[in-house]
Amino acid sequence: MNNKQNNKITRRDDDFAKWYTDVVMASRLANYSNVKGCTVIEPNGFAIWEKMQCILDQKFKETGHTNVYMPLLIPESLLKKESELVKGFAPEVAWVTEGGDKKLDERLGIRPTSETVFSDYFASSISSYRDLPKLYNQWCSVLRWEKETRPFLRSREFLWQEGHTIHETKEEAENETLKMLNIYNNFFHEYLAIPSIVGKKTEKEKFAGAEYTYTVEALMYNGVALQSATTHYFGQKFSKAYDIKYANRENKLAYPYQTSWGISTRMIGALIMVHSDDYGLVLPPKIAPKKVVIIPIGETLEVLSLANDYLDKLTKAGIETYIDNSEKSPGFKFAEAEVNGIPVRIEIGKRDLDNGIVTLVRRDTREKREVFVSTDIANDVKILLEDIQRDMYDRALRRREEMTYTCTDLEEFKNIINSHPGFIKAMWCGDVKCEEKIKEIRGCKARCIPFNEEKVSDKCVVCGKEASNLVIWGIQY
RNA sequence: CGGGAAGUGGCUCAACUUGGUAGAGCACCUGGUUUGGGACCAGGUGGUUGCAGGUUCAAAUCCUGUCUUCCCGACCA
Repeated sequence: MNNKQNNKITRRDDDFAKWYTDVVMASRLANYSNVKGCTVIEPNGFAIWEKMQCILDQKFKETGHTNVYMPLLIPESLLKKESELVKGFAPEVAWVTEGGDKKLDERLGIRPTSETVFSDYFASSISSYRDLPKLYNQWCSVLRWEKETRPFLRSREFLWQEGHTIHETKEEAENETLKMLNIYNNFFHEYLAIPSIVGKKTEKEKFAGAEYTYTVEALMYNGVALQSATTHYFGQKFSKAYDIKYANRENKLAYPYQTSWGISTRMIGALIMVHSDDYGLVLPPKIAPKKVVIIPIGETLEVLSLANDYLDKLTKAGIETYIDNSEKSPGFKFAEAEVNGIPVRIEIGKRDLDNGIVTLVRRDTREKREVFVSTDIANDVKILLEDIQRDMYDRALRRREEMTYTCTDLEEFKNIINSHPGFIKAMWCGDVKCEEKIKEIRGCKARCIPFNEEKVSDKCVVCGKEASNLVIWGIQY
């Protein structure tokens, strides 16, 4: 095999962290800026984000949500009204203290999340049960002063979507958190081809200020877990802290119930760490901005006219396709299409053409297949894209299953985490002390209490007392 | 935020130890020949060495500070 191909990218099995950044750089998804933790998201990276936005935005709208935009700056007094949120985010808030050369009377926090601004807005805009529910979402960036940063996985500024809803009843709000969780989970499965586990966060791991948090957890290629999407039920915590009151159906003043939910550009990191390989990015077809590249080889009239014919047919079939007719050599174009994760490549050359065939190459397995020139190309490609999408999910699922262990003994738990990490299913008594004990093992944390709970033992894996829940544990990003 | 490593054209590195006008390969541009796994020939553009101070006749090189990146911890989507 030609090893020139691997010059730019560290092998995944040699150094996973290095491989990850190499893939980000080689496929030109993002680049560093002069400010720590603030990256330039390049066209290739942003196109993926736009694709995600497009799909999710439609799903949010189908479920009755509308987009709004809240201010970036939050006055300190407003930000500090809800004590748990303050405690959770205080170390991560960046402050604006001057405007021009004038020192501000009150400093302004740059939003790390927008519960406070939404709540303040709700307080002034809701007065009757007739005003409820409000189902809002905003696409924006937030800023959190992280100490250790990595492109997409942990940046200081990152793009996300935050949904904020407010309801008359507890039930309605609780249903909302489940509904959005399902949308996320489905998005992972259907589009990102990433198998996910849904469940509830433990008290220790829940969002600061939430009554409870649901989460979508995914496992990366190296066995490290990634919290990928969360939905939070706030109950009346924020409505009380921000004094959001409305006249209910009995004409009495009441506090409404709130939720929030979000997903971020971290998903791009997940796509890399679940699917990509030593040749670069591998994108599930449904999320790939460009699905097919046509590479003409030896650009004769015949070759070019077939390339254009295919481009036309594929485009008409709604499959995003482009022709690479740059002056690079074919080998260069193959490698570039691979590093960029284009799911399907069509090679059209005069040698094959003389035999009446063209070559189809799928990115995920790099398998080549010859088809007749006269084929129904749009149909062939459509089927191939579906195969790739399904196979990518199946492979990721198999890999996750291989890296998911069941454990009833703490020593065994330690051995697994230290030698070949992954998800560990183990029983837990519900005591934070046991959770903290687990954390001593390479920072391993409770990922979630899964919805489809099993019972692998009666006893807590740490203390041996009666267990209350099955917990999925893992090392996290 | 602690411990370690590193910053020199877009990229990978040399020159630093022993201060004396910044070099190479790749990439890029021009022309030509090519085209089935990162093509070849010829010519050319591009940096004053992360940034700020200091020492010196003279600093990429020595000193101080600072910023950024990477690795290991603590903290977090």
